[in-house]
Amino acid sequence: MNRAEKAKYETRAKVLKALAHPARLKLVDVLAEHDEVCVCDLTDAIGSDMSTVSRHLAQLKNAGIVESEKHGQMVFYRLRVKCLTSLFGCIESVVKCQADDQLKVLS
Amino acid sequence: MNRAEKAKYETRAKVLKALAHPARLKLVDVLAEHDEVCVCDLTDAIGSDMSTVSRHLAQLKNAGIVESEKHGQMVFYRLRVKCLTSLFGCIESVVKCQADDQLKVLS
DNA sequence: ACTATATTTGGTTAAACATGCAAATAACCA
DNA sequence: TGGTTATTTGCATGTTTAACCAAATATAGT
Repeated sequence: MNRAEKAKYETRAKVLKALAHPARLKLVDVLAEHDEVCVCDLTDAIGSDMSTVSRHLAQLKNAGIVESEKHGQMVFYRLRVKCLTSLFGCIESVVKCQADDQLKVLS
Repeated sequence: MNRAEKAKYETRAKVLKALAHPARLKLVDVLAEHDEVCVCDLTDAIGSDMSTVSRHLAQLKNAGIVESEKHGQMVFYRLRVKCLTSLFGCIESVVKCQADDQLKVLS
């Protein structure tokens, strides 16, 4: 792997890493449904400490997946990318494919 | 998040986490091109210790992304899922979107 | 200015991950 | 059987991550 190739995979990995956490996946799902949501509502949806949720959001933002805007004392987050639904479709097909195999093993 | 929802996101996260590493992304790319590749060739492509590559492959396998078959003394890995190319398309669009923004900031 | 609310950041701790070397397995060849 | 090659696993080490609490920041309302 040369320099440029390495950089390419590192960039991709950074985005995937930002998505690779249950709480952050839930955040993305909520944002996909509601367009613009404040941290307090997202915190309710996740059920962890608000500081934890804030850091998760920071990671998503840092990866370019969400963006934020402050209105008054609240900060609203929204998705920056539309294709995530199809991405999850692919992930689900991995999951389903694997689940099928496990059924095969059991039978 | 109830039990079932939590499980759903954890399963997805597991797959994404398996993909979220530069070396493993490179492995997936090589496998997407060549259909079936032995560990030794994959090791050459990555440039890390073979034991490291073997562990990366184990992670991909554990997540259901690749499968393996032994022929003689060599183990061949192949992709189990076809949709990964479109998935990377989405990742790239995140990357590009972010890159554009950074250009905007600079200008 | 003072208080309350929303969010982020600092500090700490425990768990997970990545890597290389060396050793264990497994399969081939002589 | 003995030696060689391909792959995986055990072990040790350093790095990263996640979580919570407490403290800092920022904004709104009084």
